Amino acid sequence: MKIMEKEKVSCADRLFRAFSDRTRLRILHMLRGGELCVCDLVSVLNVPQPKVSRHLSYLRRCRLVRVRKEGLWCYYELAPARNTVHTKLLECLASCFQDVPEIRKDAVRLAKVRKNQCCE
Amino acid sequence: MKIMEKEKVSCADRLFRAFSDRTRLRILHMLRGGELCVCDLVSVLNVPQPKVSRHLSYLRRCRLVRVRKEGLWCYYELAPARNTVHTKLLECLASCFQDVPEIRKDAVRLAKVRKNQCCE
DNA sequence: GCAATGAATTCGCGAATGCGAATATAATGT
DNA sequence: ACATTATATTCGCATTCGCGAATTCATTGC
Repeated sequence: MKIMEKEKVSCADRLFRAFSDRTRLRILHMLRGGELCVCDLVSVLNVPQPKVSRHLSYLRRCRLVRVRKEGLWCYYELAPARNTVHTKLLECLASCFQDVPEIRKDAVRLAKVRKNQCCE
Repeated sequence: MKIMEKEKVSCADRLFRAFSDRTRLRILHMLRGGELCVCDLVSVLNVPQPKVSRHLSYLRRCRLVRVRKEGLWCYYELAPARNTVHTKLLECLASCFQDVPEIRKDAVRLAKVRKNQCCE
């Protein structure tokens, strides 16, 4: 019972913490437009692949994203909100970072990638 | 210029991180009902005073709270939102934690404290 | 000046975090 | 079987975090 209380709050804790990293914010923001494979994330973010994978692992653990495997590729997408905090954070993602230059640039690069279908 | 980009995002980072700690969430939630002095926070949270002060210091640094000094007492209150992320987080505070047992209990204890005026 | 009270800071520690570099795993094509 | 490609994990390290314990600072009243 004590543990459940702790769980309940610390679950929110983890979501907030997940949002408290620049790379993860960039990833989450990119996924708003639909699923992406890791190599697309890597090429748009322009950071080492293991770094991206590590952050994706973090996001998976707190269930902010889901994976779909298909052949060699792993496609990540935003997970549907499971509670009020999660919902609010997704709203935040949708409305709070449009004017951040770094994120805007990601969007531009991403548009090109999406136009070419998957990672090529 | 590069620095400003970093600033802009990392500012949001800090807000999310501020929300990623249980004690800080409890404090922020308590302050929704209006300003409180440190000793009231200490008595309701039932944690050591230095711990509360440390978290208040953190919240001050990222400008989530403001202080008013009056004699021996320091009264803390929520700072007005300065941007969209801040606004969303305050909304979250208002709507997401009502059903967390720990926070609910804080509210009960806090009601008693508020009834007795300030910290006595 | 001095004691008392409210609040902030310092110190030392263990745990968590983020990173680059290297390596491992898994699926595919030949 | 083997090379290739996409992704994940491990390792070692520096940094940050949160904590309790002790101390310091600031204001008030005597």
